[in-house]
Amino acid sequence: MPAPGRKRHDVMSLLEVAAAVFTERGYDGTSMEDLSRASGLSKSSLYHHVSSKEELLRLALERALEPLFAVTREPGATTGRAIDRLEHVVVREVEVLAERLPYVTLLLRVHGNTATGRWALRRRRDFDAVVADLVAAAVREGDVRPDLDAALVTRLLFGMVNSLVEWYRPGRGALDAAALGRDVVRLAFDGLRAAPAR
Amino acid sequence: MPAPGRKRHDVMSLLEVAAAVFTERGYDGTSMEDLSRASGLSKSSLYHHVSSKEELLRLALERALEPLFAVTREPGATTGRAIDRLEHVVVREVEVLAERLPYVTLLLRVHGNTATGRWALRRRRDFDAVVADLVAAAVREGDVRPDLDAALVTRLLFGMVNSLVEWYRPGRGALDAAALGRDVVRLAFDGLRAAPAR
DNA sequence: CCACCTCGACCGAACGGTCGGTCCATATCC
DNA sequence: GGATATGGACCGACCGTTCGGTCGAGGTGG
Repeated sequence: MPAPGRKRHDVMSLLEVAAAVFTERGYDGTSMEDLSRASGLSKSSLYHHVSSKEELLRLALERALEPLFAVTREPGATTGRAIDRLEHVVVREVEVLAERLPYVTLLLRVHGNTATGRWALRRRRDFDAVVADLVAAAVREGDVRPDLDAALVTRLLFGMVNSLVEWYRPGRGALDAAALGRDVVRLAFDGLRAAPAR
Repeated sequence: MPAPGRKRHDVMSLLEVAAAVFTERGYDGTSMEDLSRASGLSKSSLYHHVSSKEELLRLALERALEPLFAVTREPGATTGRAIDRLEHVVVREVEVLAERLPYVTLLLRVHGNTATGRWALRRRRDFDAVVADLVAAAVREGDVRPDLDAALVTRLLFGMVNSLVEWYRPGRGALDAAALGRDVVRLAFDGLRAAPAR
């Protein structure tokens, strides 16, 4: 077992800093000098840990994409009625989003500007397709209203979930991710209208 | 009436080009040379029409903010039951979003990187506050479910509506904005669950 | 125990290139 | 001919990246 390392900067801690700064100022709006200042390393030292600014982006995006795809492989997402699988994916996605907030935020804001950006957009489309299939199956099983287009429902549902990154900040006092996920499901599945008093 | 002018470029047409390119590559990721190429003007000629890249951003953001605030002043948004006012604002916002798509997209992606960006974020918060008041009033009037926090409902509702900019493209064959607005309201107000057969 | 060596972490300086923006001469309209 | 519109040449600042070299902890031989 290795003794407690004395290294003060590893790739992971650098990645945390980078994701935070990228999120705040945008990838294109962040210079390597910004990252240097935020990490306490000189600009040139950054290149001792990563080979380029774009690699930093790629690593950060992987930290978001990996757990998102993992959700789609969980038992709760692959067995049972489609609407229950859909609910599971939504709740778990909210949890991943909370746990990996800076990385998921970055993922949702990426453009097709660089090769890495285009790769991330492709992966996002793959993920969306999985969910779209789930919604379509739930419509066929009679659990999701058939009067709205399934693709539209998918997009709006995930627009709602993804918008969490714009304001959700975990921490003491904040709604925890599991409770938040339940609230999101309640609103999305049952609507905001008060139950009619009848 | 002016004769058919030979001027090929005015500020508005330049603004259209700029908004499109900004949306595609991001504001920071767009160089003035990119705008030069896209508009057919030389880089220096751009400065004959606008004083800076940032002014171009400001003008574009105004084209989004002005009609959005106008919606909140319409009679349908100021009289009647709160839930009906809320529905009116949602439907009209979808229409504005469709009509001013590139500008609204830009508004929703702005960071606090520049002074103009921070100004836009402030205006967005003002707009959100108006809607938050509407939701809170509808809760008090008993038309919106009281078991979810009104601020949460506001944020999720507008997260859903705003996500339209990520995929909606008007044009032949596409759902028109009014019909889309109605569908958004139906999903948000009544939920995606099929009505229980009883 | 200590002189020697290795090696990963780190930095200051500078590279070629691109950035937003300026200057001034020219072309085109009324 | 004067206001309007345009473009080529150019500027200083800053960009991402590279390079030569320093530093100090840990291993090794005597």
